[in-house]
Order: sequence, then C-alpha cells, then structure tokens
Amino acid sequence: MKEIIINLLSKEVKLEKKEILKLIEIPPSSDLGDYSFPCFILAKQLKKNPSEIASELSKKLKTSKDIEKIIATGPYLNFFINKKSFGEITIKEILKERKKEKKKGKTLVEFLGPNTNKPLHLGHLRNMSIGESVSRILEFSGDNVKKVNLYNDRGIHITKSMLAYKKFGKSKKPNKKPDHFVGDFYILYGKELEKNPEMENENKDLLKKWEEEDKETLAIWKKMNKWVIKGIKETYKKFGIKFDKEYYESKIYKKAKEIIQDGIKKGLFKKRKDNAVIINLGKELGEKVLLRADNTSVYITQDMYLAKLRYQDYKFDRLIYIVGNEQDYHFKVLFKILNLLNYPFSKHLQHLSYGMVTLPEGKMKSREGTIVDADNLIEKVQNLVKKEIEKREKLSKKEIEFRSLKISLAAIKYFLLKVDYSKEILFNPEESINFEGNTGPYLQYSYARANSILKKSKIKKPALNIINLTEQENKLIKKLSQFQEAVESAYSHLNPSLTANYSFELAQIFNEFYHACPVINSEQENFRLNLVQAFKKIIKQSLYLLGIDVLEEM
RNA sequence: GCACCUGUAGCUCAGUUUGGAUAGAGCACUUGCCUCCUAAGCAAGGGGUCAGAGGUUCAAGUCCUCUCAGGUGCACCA
Repeated sequence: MKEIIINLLSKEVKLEKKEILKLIEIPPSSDLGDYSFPCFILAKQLKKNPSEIASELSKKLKTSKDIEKIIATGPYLNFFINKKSFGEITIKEILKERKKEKKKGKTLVEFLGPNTNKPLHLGHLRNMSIGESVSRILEFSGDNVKKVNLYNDRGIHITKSMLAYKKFGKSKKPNKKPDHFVGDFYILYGKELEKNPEMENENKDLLKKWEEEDKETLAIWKKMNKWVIKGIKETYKKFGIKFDKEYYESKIYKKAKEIIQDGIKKGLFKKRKDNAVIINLGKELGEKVLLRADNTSVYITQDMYLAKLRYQDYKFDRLIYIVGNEQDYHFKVLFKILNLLNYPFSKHLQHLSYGMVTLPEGKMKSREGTIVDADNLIEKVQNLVKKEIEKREKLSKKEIEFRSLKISLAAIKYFLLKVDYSKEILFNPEESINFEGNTGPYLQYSYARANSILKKSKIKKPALNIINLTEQENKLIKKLSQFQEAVESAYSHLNPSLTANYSFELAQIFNEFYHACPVINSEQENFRLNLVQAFKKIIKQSLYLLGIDVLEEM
C-alpha cells in the first residue's frame, strides 16, 4: 500500500522513492487519514508555504481503487486507503506460508558467560533473555546464527569457593542443587575472610597451585566445576536456552599467550622492565597490561585469543557480545587492540551493552545477600502463577506444572525485555512481576483467546470476504500490517524491546476488537475468523522472537 | 578528578536514532461491564514546568552548549 502512495507521489514530487518512503508517516489519529506525507521538505525546494504545496498536490494526485481520498490538512497530505482491499491484501499476505529469508551471513552471538563459583542470578536472566531474543531476531531476518557461551572457570574468584570447601566442606557432596551448594562456599569465603584476613593469601597460594597444576588442587577444581556447570545448565535449559558451542576459559588461557608474540612482532606491544607485556593506547584508553611479569595472561588477553579462535571456528561475518555496560571500557580496549593487530574480523565485532538490574535499595551485592537468585525467582513466580491458575479452574498437577512454568517464564522474560536494553532495570520484588497489563501473560492470554475462538467456531475454512469494517477491525489490520517493519527495526537496532512494544500494542488492539466485535455466529464470522487467524500467527511469531512460548489455553 | 550512560505522570517505562499534527502506555487510585467467543480482559476518569537554563530552527521531549541529580567504569579480578 505504501508503494502505491510512493509511486503516486514520485510523479509529482522531486524526491527519490527512498526519501519518500522515509517521510511517509502514520497520522496520530485515523480520522486524519491512514498515511500522510509531510510537505515541509518541499517548502524550501519550491519556496512555497508547505500548506499550499499540500493543497496543490491534493488536487493534482489522482485517487484510485486503492487510494480513495487524498486530502490536505495543513502542511500534511493525508491519504485514505481503501480499507477493504487493504484488509484483504494484509490478511492474505500473513496467512500465506512464509518463505524463509535467504541467508545473509554468519553471526555469532556470545552471551551468558557465567563464573563457575556460584549459581545464576537475575542479571544472568536479563543477559540470556537478550541473547536469545537477539539471536532469534537475527535468524528470523535471515542471518545464520550461532550461539556461544564462555565459562569463566578459572581464576582468583573460582579458588575462593574451592578454598572454603577445602577448609570447611569436609569433602561433603552436594545435598542441594549443586551450583547452589558450591555458591554457599563462595559466600562462606567472604564471611570467613572478615574474621581471618590471612585467607586472602591462602587463596593466592591456591591459585598458584592451580596454575602449577597441582594434582590435588586440580581434582577439587574439576569436581566443583562439574557441580556448578551441571547446575547452571539445568537453569538455562529450564529458561529455554541452548548454545551451539561452549568455550572454557581454562582451556584457552595458556594459549592466549600466542597472541602476545604476534603483537610484539608487529611492534605494538612492549616489554616492561619487569618483563610484563604492555600496550599504550594513548590518552583516552591509557596503558594496558597484557601479560603479567610472572608470564600469566590477563582477562583481555584471553578475550583477544578467543575472538581469534572463534573466527577460526566459524569464519563469522559478525560477532556480537552480549555483556553488561560495566564492561564498556573493556570492549573498547579489546576492539581497539584487535584493530591495531589488523585482524580481518576485528571490524565485525560488536558489544551489545546492556544495563544492570538493580533493586530499590541499589545494586545487588553478594556480600549483603541481596542477590536475586535465578532459580529462586523462577520458582517464586511459578508459585504465584499456580495460585492464579487454581483460582480459575481445576487442572491436573501435570497441566498446572506445564502452564505455570510457561507463564512464569513469559512474565520474567517480558519484564526483562520490554525495557530498552541499554537502560537500567529496577526490579522491585513486590511489584515488578505481575500478570496484568503490559506483561508476558497478557500477551499469552490474547493468544489463547484467539485460539479459543478458532477452536469453537464451526467454520473451519472461512472465506475472506469483507462486507464492511469496524473501527477496531481497521486498527487491527493496520497493526498487523506493521509486523514486518517492526521486525526489521528490531533487526537493524538489535533491539528486542521494539518487538516487545509492538507485541503489546498488537495484543491491546486485539483485545479491543475481542470485546467490540463478536466473531462466532456474527454476520461477519468468515472474515473475522480470518482476522483472528492472522492475529494468532503474528502474535505467536512476535512472542517467539522474544523467546516466549504461547499456550493454547490459559 | 577523568570518561561513558541515564533523567518524560505518584511508581515503572514508550516516544529521542531520522526535529513536524493534541507527549502515550502499564501499575496504583475512582467508577462501570461476566444470561455475551476465557474478566490474566474491556470502557470511562483524574494525574505532565518532558531535571533546569540558554541556543539553533518556520517548528524542540527529540539537535547543540552549560548547570544540577543519579548510575557505571577508570585492576597485573574475571
């Protein structure tokens, strides 16, 4: 429909079609028209008042069977489309089988990156929600996407829980979810450290032993890492996440040094007096150590190597790191160094920097016990959902379990995705997770309602013949027609919140329609069934892009 | 101190990328709607110096400058 308007305009207006496309907007109220073209830009070109231009154009442009009316309202040229044919085209287009987009290129999405000393928390849930959603949006638009994870499974923070376990664990085996079991020792380390500051040195010694590959130390490390990873995997599988490949820091941290030699050869890196290797990145980024005096590599060195390794593994066209904004500086430095090293992939790296999840009392702190644990949160929300279900109907235990998990995950994911990723999210345990209004369950509910209509109608193959259209039907058709644009926008901005906002607006309009326009046994049943079907398909796709599953009944 | 990010209704957020018609939702609050396809819903109502000040422009929540407030980073931790 837009194309028709563009073609019409391009005959009378000295602008490229692309420019016209950019300018066309949707008026704030449908009384004004369906599409509009603001004439301000032409005012300079023609040296005339934009209102005059609009009214002249409104006389020149000819209406057709698709464009019924063209009216100038002030400086805007407003188009009224033939709503019946627009409705037919839109619905047909949606109900048609979707051709798969051609593969555009290979994109790696790295997310999660857990430490193997404690269970996942709410921050990880945001990370995974964004990572999964971005991956799906990319894939939907034709990218060949691979999801990768990295376990930060070595280092001073890992030996903390090991040390506490050695001292106080008495070789016990996990008596609860194993990542929580290990996490308790991590917390215990912090507590004991206050009483006994000497532990910090003990911890350093333990790390040294690990680096020297002391057998006993490696055995504890392996055992505890296995426990944590098992627990973490359980959580992210429950959350609906899968990775194509998982990397382990412990397996690469020694090899990371290879990259240092390359930099020295190229004259980029320099040896300091004490034998540490450094790079000077000028005033803005400063001096960075890349290899310690004791010849061990640091975090950034491993990331440098890992980027190279991933390029070897996948020959990606793009690598997107989903990492919190506390690491903005780190990624600036990382990309800068890889650029200086002149690696071919270095220009295709991108940091999707998302904001922290904070609590009303501030940042989550493990020391103060204010960490919102992922497993606990999911369980709590699921229990709330169970109560809601039980209020409504009697179901088997199995069915309650099934539905409550999907609904609670929808509530959590949607809560984390509806806010622009770059912004901080305030999580208020009392208020944040609810099931009404702009929430995941509201969207699932609209889907279930649509499904219920289709199930209950006796007409199984409704014909698409439109007699006349109500205001709500027009609104719904228009919103449905904007799905493609919404996805494209989410793709180019890598922003799931755009999809979330679209989904909510769509569901809202559907619910208005639901109340205003009865489907079953109405004169318009055939057409309305088509409309409901189209809605069902689009809302399902939108929710899929957010990583949210639909329910046929709720 | 330096760098980056944020500031829109009581609360949580859209809208700022690319300036354009009357600044929108949700929650909370007040009312109405289940003999009607699922009330996790719908309808109506009150609630705004778009942090502040200047500037650019025919036009600024949106662009520029400064100020104020909050957050994050500035590790040979990962």
